[in-house]
Amino acid sequence: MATKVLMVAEKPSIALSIATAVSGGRMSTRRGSTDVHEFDGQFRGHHVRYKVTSVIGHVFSLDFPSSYQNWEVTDPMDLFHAPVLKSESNPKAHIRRHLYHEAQGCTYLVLWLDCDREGENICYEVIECTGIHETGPGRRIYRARFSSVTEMDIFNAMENLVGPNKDEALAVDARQEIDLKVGVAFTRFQTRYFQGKYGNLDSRVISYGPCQTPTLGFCVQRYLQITTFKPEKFWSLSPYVIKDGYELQLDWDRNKVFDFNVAVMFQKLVANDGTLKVTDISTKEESKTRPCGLNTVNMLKVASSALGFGPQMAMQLAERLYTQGFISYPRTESTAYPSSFDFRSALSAHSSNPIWGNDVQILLADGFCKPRMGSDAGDHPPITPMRSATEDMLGSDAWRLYQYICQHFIGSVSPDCKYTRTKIEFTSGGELFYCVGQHVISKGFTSIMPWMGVGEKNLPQFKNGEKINILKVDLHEGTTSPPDYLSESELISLMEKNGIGTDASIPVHINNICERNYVQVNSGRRLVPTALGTTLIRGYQCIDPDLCLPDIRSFIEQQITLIAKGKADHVPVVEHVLQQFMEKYSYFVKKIENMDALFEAQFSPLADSGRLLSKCGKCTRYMKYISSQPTRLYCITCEEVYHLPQNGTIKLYKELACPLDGFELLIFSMAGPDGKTFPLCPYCYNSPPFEGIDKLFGTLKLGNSGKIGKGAGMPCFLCPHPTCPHSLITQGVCACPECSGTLVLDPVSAPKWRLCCNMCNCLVSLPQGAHRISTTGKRCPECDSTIIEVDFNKKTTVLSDGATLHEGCILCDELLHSLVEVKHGSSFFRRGRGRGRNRGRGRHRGRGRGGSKHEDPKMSFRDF
DNA sequence: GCAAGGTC
Repeated sequence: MATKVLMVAEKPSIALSIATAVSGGRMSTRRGSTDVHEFDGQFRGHHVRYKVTSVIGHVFSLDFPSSYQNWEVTDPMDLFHAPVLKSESNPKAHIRRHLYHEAQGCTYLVLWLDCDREGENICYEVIECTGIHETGPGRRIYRARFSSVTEMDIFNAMENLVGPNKDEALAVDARQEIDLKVGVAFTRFQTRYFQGKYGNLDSRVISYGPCQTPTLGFCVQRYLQITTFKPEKFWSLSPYVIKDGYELQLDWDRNKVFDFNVAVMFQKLVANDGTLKVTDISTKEESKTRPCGLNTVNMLKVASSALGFGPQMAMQLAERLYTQGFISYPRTESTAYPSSFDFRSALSAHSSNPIWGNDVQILLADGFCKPRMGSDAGDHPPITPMRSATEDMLGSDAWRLYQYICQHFIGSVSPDCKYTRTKIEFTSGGELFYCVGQHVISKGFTSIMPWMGVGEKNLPQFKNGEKINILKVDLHEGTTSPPDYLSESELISLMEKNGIGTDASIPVHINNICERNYVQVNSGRRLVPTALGTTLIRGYQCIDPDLCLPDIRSFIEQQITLIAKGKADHVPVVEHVLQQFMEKYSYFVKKIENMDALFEAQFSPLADSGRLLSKCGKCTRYMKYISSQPTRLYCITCEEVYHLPQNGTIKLYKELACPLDGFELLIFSMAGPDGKTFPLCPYCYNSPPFEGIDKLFGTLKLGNSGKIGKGAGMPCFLCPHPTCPHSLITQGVCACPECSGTLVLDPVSAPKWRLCCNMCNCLVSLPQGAHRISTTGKRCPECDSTIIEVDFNKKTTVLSDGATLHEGCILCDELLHSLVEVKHGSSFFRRGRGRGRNRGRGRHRGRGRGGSKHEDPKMSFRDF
């Protein structure tokens, strides 16, 4: 059997390019989580079978274990010392399983991840998934180093394989741990503190992050410049002359003065002189240079300032253009093309374009230039159009972005713009004046990028030494004005300059500070901080200004660079950095009242917000419903906040109280036309009814993205698990097998699941260890009892008799019978646990077990 | 409900 080589790229498209280049296009493709391309070839002198596949970015992401996930229970300070876990970023894609499977039987692993630190880190994620170790018998792991996915680069990389760089990978591990711990600790503390006090912050979460907070800092800094700006009056002199029939206004060499009397003095001097003498005429040929290649950040800046697209939107459009094959990869730092880049064919693709085809043909005929020298970050080539397109092929928005990318590319290979600049200098009354004229010699790239064009300005003919009569001398009065709010494009520049975020993450950070209600995007895409945004930054400034300065990011970068360069070990660096942030955190917590004073001046206390909605189970008074983000309940008497599910509406639920704690039940309707509704108890929603609920059911995650409702089936809000038997109760469809009463959960039985009938008090055990329990809405045809559906995890599916249980009637199904146990006289109501209006409803009405199908004492309940 | 970084 031939030796096998597994090659793994960072994304499917690169795997395809590599496979195409190495196989010469002769390969077969298997579709999977990510495609696998297979072919035969030579590898280091051996005949081998190649398999080329890819990941989709990072395979794993870092998080805290579930025991640290409860905000109410975990002290954020503990997070700094908490263990961290790597788990699959997108479990549904099964990348780990895919890599493991494909690596079976492979002797060699070649890693084709992007050549940056993140790529190096993904190398080790891939190695871990494959299970291939250098120590294994004769197995080898290689790293391909390439800066573009051209055929030549791929062959070069294949010829010069090296090993992966563990230090660089560890630097990324360090960054992940630091960002996670610092961000989450500060965020949880701030959120709980301020949301527990104020009712109109209008933000789901008061987040902190080493990238997002300095980003907000830039916006607030400009805002403060504007609000603290003191306008000043100034004056400036403008002499007018008439030459060759043209009236010409001259500029003053002093530009402006801030003293009225001084300005009047200069005006008199010039007026008294009455003439201007030409002292110098200079004409120089100038050129405006063509642009270099387009990178992501520059594209985003133009998209924001000229096209009016926010960074998030611009990236979405660019990604679509990329996946449809119209442009090259849109996430790149480089503005320099690789030396091998084929400009002629890239340009030729546009020679028949209806709009710029002519310009392209002229360039191809007269000779084009290489773009101005840019910088090569070693990642991807600049953003380049790959195919010609027209507006109807793309749709208006994508077209405008595509058009700019094409204009930029064609401009970058066009000649520079040449023009002459003439400056004429004058003197009068001892003061200097001048005027400037411009004449374009050749438009060059500005004919395809007209907004960059040099304006034509003609001057009359003057002679050196010539004296001209002054028509009049105006004294203009003006007032200095504050700068405008920070434009999104300026913010992108600042972030890039200060190393905040990457080409891919800059749009995310900007989006975050908008979504969290820290800034608003105004007309002209200018970012105006909200009261919340300014109060936060002013708060950091008065407790610890470091927290919102861009240096906080560069400090982390600089520390982890020590790891990347092999100058320090991973563990002590992480410990050292975390130690410093821990000290900052505890100082921040200690001084939070300084920040709170600013909040107090700006926001309303919870007690003054919202409207009365439902009764508290502790003090039996009405609690307030706070309708601004995040919606929550506040009990004024107990001074307690109860979180609620978001993005929906909340109403009282039939004035029923929770049998567990007496809090009035609510009904939550998810947003949207066909939003589902769920009852919930505010107390249980915040404190799971008993400990160990997560152990019983595994991690408490709702839905795909952690959001309620998405793919989560039928969540129950009495406890955080989406499919706990609570849902059986609140839907009121699960009838007691004994008396047709409604079954409710018996908390005394915890951690075992049992249902308790509210009429007869009998207890019904449910199968333990079930993966999912839910009602089907169906009724048993024989006994009319509710049919419940019980799913077991694959591993625990098989019962002792070898059968697999999926669906069964609570009364008739034989398999389910063996799991059901009915007990009498053990209601939690009588043990004093029930409160509120349900108390007393627990009267004993059971008919006993005589005649019941559940009499068989052997029919005892089984744990799985 | 939380960070920042990949990519879809």
